[in-house]
Amino acid sequence: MPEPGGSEAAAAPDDEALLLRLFNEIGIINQLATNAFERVMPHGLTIAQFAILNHCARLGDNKTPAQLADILQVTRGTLTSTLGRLSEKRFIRIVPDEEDGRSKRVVLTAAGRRARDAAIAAAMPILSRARDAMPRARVQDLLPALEDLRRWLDADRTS
Amino acid sequence: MPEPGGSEAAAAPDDEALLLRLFNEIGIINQLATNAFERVMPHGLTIAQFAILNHCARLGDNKTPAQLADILQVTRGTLTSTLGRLSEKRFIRIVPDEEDGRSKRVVLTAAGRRARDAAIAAAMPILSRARDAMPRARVQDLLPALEDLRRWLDADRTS
DNA sequence: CTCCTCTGGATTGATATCAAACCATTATCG
DNA sequence: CGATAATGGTTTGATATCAATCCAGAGGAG
Repeated sequence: MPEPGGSEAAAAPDDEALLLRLFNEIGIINQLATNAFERVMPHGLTIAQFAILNHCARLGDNKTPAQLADILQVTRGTLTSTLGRLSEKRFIRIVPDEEDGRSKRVVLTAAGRRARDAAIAAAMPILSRARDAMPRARVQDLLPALEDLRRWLDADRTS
Repeated sequence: MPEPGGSEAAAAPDDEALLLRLFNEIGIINQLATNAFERVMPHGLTIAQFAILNHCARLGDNKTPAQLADILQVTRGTLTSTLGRLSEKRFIRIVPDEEDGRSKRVVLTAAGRRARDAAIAAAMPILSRARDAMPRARVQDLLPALEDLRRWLDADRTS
């Protein structure tokens, strides 16, 4: 998703133009990174699919689709689709929620956990190479600012 | 496109885990920002469509689709599709290249230029609000590092 | 000049994404 | 209790994106 601005800013007050460049860079980085990771992922996993497996493996499964959609910042419709694909691959199981007839629960299978581990292993070479361009100290400088920006966007979205 | 990692890192050497978080943040920011911009764009313009109009307006039109695809970092197939939509909206015209029978040229129309200006005007309120979370100085700190990362990803991609 | 290759575009099929509309179930309120 | 509202999931239709494939025109090697 290439973001606004060919690579420079537009006819706008200086501060806004700078922000436009920021969003532009972020868009290009996201596109390049997504592509780089998906090309090495096992089982044809996409980043969206991996994100679900990784969340379940690290922070616990047995969540409802609605909870996962909130966490991953996608609509429920989007999640329905991706969960369906993971289910076909037998990486998760979707079981009805006993307490709430509307709801379901997402359960990680053993194969799903293995796929997630394999995906992380496959991504390692990219990350190791990336360290040359982005040494630890630099990432630590970047992260807090980006987290602030993300939080602001998230808050501004709903307001 | 939510990026790797629920929001934390994975079972990996520390530096790689940090980088994973970086890509994760960037993915979420991109998703939120794309959404925020597209909701206010006039004429149902998408970011991809705006990027083409903006490039033509700022850096000159009359380029071939192949050149634009390289500049915008998308495949030619993707560009074919988006150019088709812009053409339907009468924001560009696609004319045959006189010198090369295979090639075409993308020309910005007057309506296209107006749509691009209107899109920038529509994005201004978002950018102005964003300045609160991201003051000028902070953006200036971020940009060089992100540009480095983008350049590295671009170089690593082709190698 | 003729073949063979390269390059420019278009097409196809898959995935992700959103908004909007939809149905089922639960929760709330009068 | 019964009607209304809120919530959980799904579906549909649009767009963007990629890889792979395909065709047509241009360029080079004999």
